[in-house]
Amino acid sequence: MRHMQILKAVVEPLIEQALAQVGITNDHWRSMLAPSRELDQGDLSLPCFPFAKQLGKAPPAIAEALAEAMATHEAVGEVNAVGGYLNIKASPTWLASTILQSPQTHGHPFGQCQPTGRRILIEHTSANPNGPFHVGRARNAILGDSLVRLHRLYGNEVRAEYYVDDMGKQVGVLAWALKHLSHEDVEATLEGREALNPKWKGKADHERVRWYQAAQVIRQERADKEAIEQEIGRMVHASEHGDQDVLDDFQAAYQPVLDGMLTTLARLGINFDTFTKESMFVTNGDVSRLMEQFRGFDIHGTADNGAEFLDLGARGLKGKTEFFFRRGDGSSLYATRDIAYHMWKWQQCDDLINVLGEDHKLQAKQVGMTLTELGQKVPEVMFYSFIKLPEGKMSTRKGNVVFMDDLLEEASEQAAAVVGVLRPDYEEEEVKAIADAAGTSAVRFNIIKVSPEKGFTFRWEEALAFEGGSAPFVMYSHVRACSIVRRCESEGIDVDAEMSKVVNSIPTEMSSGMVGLLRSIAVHNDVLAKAVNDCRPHLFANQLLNLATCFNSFYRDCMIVIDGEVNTFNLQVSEVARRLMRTGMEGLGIAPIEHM
RNA sequence: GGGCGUGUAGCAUAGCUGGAUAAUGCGUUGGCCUCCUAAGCCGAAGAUCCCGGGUUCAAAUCCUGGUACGUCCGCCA
Repeated sequence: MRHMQILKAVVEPLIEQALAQVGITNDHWRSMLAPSRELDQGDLSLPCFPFAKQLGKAPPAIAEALAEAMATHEAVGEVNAVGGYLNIKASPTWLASTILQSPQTHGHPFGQCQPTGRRILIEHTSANPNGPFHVGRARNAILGDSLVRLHRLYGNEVRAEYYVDDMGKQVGVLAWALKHLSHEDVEATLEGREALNPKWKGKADHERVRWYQAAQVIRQERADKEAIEQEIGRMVHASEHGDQDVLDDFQAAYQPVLDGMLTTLARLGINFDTFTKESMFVTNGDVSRLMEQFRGFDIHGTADNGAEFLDLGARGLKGKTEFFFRRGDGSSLYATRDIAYHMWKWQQCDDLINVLGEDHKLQAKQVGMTLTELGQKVPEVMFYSFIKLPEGKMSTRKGNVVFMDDLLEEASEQAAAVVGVLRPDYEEEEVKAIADAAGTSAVRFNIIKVSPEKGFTFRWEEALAFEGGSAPFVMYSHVRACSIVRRCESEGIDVDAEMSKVVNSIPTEMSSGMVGLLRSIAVHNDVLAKAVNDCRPHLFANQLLNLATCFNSFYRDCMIVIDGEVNTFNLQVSEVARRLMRTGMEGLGIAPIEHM
């Protein structure tokens, strides 16, 4: 259902003919034919300024001449020339009948594109399992999951993957703390800091992070800190050489934390298909084989202490060009394992997408260049800028964090307060269900709707905004569409039967609400395609907002049931919009509830 | 110091493969519920698109030089 492309395909030959009549035969104009800015200007516009020179005529005159020369077509409603622009307006009747006759209007996976057969592996989040999810980490998870959902909506076969960092210092510290510190030790060390929120008692990510935090303090302050550092160092070293006992200890330490984090993510509708442990590439020998292979490269180098690197300067990398892949003691580095991981991932998909914070840009560049060196493809990466607090950067260490669990609680509570005022007659249980859906969706949408590279400052009042350009706004439009269906049913109207009717008397005069909605429906899947192919979910968020806004105007202008009589045309358009809203909401992880 | 990113009404953003009067939400402000949910709709006010230079018939958009902020420049992960 990509109607704007259909329109363009219809209009292009007409324009080509008209241009030929006027005396233009080259092809440059094709890229200039673009969607118009304003609805009253038309749907497609062609600026005529570039033709002025070669024709020796003023642009407005050329536009006039083109408008004259344009052949008529059922898809083209109106052609006019305004100030050097040739404006072409689609016939609303044509638009409506194309939309309603589209196979997807009647088929089941409505609003969904055809399966493409492409297998995409999207790796996102992959946060270190050492503490609860905070909103600083949330952008990765929310953007990544939206990408997963949008790719599925588009028809791709997607696997959502979490790379578990199960070795190295962070987990090492956690494991050490859990082994050596008692509950009392921890509380004594953290005295004066914010206590564990009683609400999260029993949730391992919240409980165990206190051990981690206490260890961080002790590593700085305690008298035997050197001995501690040595012990942690030994464990980390063992893990990096694939010592299975140590890795098992580590897993026992982090797994409950990871499970707690995943519980939080699940509340936001974020789930993963597969988890891959970093240590796998050490224990299965991939990493050592890889390091051997690097030795044969002409850009390979060795430092004084035996550490090894690739000199990527020879491949055009600027700045510090030595990319170390092996320490002096022979162990591998994070990036080395990451390369082994990528080679493994490439065996399982057609396209690879990683979601990474902007701090990983250099790292990703190095990994990408090394993959090229290995004859591998380079993954596509979506980078995002960090979420910070008005007071500055979020840091678990400093304690200025907003935990996702707390944010979601707050979101539910505030949403419940709103629902309580707006719907005083609802049962408590009903209010809670609506508030949960609205709250978590609002938090997600608030993050999705801005472009990832933009810096983001977390503000409660924005995260919990329930009107205007928010998730509840979209949800509300969808609910209205649902209530139309309910209304039809209560009037004894068979909606399925109405939907399968062929409307042969599409009105020639339509309200602005109707035309606006048809236009929004027409571009919907074009925007989806762009959002997916360019890795920019916010484009689709904006489209969904636009669709909801247009639906609200349509709702004002077009009654569907009057005195028990149904207007079949209006109902069909409403249903198309409703299902597009529903699938679109699912594509962004907004709860498509039918009542609120 | 070098690389990358960002700078658009009071606030938060969209627009960045050049095209018309710079779009949206919040906030401010005026209207709309005998009618499918007013979490809505219709209107008003509000902009030196960070600054300078350049390319072009045309620049928020491209080039260049500044500037402010973020981020990276471990044999950490």
